[in-house]
Amino acid sequence: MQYFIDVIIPIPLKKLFTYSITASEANFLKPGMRVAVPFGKSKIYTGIVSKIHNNSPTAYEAKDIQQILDEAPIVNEIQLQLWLWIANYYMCTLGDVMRAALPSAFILESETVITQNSAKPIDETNLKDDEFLVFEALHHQSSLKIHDISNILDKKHVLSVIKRLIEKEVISVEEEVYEKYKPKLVRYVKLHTNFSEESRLQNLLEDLSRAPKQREVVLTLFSVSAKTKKPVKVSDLSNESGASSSIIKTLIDKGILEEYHIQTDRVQYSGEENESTKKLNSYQETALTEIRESFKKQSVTLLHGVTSSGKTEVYVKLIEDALNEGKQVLYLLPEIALTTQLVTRLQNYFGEQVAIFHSKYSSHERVEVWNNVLHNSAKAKIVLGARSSIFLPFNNLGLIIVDEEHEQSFKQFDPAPRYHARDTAIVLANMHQAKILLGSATPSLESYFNAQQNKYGFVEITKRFNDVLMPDIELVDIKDKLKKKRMKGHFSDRLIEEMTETLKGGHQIILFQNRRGFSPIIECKTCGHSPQCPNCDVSLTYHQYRNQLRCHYCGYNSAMLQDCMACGSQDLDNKGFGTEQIEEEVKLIFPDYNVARMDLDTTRGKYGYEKIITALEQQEIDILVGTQMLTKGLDFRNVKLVGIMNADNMLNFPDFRAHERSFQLMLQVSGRAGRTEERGKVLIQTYNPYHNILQQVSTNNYVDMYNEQMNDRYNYKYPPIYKQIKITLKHKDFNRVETASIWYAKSLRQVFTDNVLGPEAPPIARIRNQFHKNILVKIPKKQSLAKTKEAIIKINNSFQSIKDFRSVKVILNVDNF
DNA sequence: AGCACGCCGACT
DNA sequence: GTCGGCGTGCTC
Repeated sequence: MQYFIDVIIPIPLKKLFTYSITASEANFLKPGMRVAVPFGKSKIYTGIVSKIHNNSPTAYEAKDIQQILDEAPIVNEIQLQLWLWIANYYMCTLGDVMRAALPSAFILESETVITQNSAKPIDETNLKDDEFLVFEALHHQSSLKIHDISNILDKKHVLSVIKRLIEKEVISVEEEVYEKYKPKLVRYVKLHTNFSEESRLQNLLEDLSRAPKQREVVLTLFSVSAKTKKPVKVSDLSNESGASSSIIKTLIDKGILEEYHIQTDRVQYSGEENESTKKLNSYQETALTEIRESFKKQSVTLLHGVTSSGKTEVYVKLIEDALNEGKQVLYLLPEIALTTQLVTRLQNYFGEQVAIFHSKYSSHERVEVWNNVLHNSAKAKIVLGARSSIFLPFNNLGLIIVDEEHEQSFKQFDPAPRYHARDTAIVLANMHQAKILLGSATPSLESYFNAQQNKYGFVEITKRFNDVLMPDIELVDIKDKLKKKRMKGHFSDRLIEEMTETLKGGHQIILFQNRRGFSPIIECKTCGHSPQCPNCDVSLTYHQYRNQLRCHYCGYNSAMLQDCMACGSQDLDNKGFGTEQIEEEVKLIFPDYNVARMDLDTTRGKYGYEKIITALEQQEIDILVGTQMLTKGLDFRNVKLVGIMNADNMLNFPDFRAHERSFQLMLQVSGRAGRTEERGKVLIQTYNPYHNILQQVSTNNYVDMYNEQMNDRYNYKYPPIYKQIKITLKHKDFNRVETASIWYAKSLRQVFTDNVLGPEAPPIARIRNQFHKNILVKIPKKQSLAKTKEAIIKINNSFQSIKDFRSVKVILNVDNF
């Protein structure tokens, strides 16, 4: 009987690869274990065993595996199932999923190592210059990597040189595989066993009487180990005795002390004892009961709780429930929110049981969290993580919480798999038969829609914690203020008034300016109107190179207008303004106060973000100017005023979700105001105070917003009514993408008729010298998603078989929002 | 994705 | 003449 395994390789290839194994290997291997396999001419890859079987491949001879890398599976069955779901649903390969799912330290890669072939005497005169250089280098270093040779010869392509050297039998090459993950070892010391007898110890101390420092170290070691009754770390001994590490080393070298290592975790929680969880107020209590009730019937529940309503406390109670059942908990939240107070809060409640997982962690730290989750260790009962934490090897998941459920950042955009962590988490929860709670103050339309359709359970908290009132939101008409000359730069008199008052009262201010304001949208200076697309509910974008106004969704275009369509004014403007400009202006208007800015540029460093947050908490900052970052779950007690500098540029963003997002963003920012006793104030400056979204924001009317937006989504066939798949074509040659995308769209239209939009050039048509074209496929609810994808894949295959199109990169993005 | 093979321009 | 540009095909 022959044995084979199907292996997932971390490269974007559709197929699995079959390798031949021995009977004993077949007996040992299980799905989810890693194997090192030869691939292609000279590469070794890490693969994950997906299946063990006896079906000999017919078309080719299966290679043998190189080695087995694990004692036990590092990926469990449920994960493999989830990977498959992701690959299918998001139309990518299992290899893509594997790359995203495993900490990179698990994926070993081989490197070619070059050594001198000493078996044969070398005739140096026979070597060319570059060959000789390599030969020379091998006299100094026993082995070289490809990379080293590149450096030595100072050129990129060195393979030909290496090949010639192999022919001349000067060198030999082999593939070396590295285990990237090394457990962190901590050095400990103890007295050498030679001195365990009393008499010998006496002698030792006498011998050391002429080396007082060494004697001191030995005595300290005694006292420390007597006190703690635990192994003594080298670092502790050094600290306690005040001896340098060289003294300790001397003692080790002399054989007086013995050194040993113990494996330890890099990430260690060193906090106080757990705080007992807070008592809930009556609203929270009701919500909690309702959620528990809802979980009995439905696995997914949406919690809509206004900002500052204390959703976290409710989560904490639910986490306790799950822990009491002995289950694991996954708490998902957007990346930036992970660096804040919330983490500390949960650690205060649950102490060591909380593990954190996000992109700032090193690869080694991730492996440790991974292993703790895999072994269901007490250190990782609760995982607090960003979107990629859905890939951790949970085996006993009881609850998933998706906090700030509406956040876009749960969707991965660039490398495949282009998955949405919230949606994938729902699938994951079902696989574990776990409960999942989506929480937000401003739920995404799709989640709210699902709740309305009774697909999800639904629970609300409408009151803020401590009965603090929702902030008072005032709309300021800058069009009017401009006319009356009451603007100072970007500041209206109202805003300056409120700011002055707030500062006098010793409170803090947040000014919000969305960065995206730089997009070149035409805006009338007189009435603030910006031209809209007649077919879609989006603003037209000005394209200078053709002096055209265009819609990026349906392809509509018109010549640039000379005067405003609404009021006839010729004073059209396409200027955007950003946080920097605001910061400058504030400094001029309020020179006596501390102003800081928080955006991508100021938070770039490792602790940049924390620094600003801490400064704000410590009230070292009076006025903080910032972008969307401000919205992420921060809780500043002393902020009383929030100013939104210009609401219009968000609303005019060319995207079918612009209105929904603006609403979410503005309410989230507003939520930063007045979190303690005093009622907060929010000023929203706009050219168009009668815009429905602004009215809905000012009255905090989510339901109105929802109904109105859903109406648009029905009319224009957008999600959540229709599903959509975006197809992006990229190529460095403009004409080639042009023809390719027309061909692609035409083929799609043959199947999906008018549910295909495009091809259309995205706002930024060229990125890194690649021209982009987008095609959008809209999928009605009753159309089978699986069949749709099959059809797209079929078209994609025909596309790839056309020689001229093969070099065009195709990106399929399912639920591209 | 990598990487080899193979075929054409611009340089020591 | 070679070096190296990238189009094409393949990986169990």
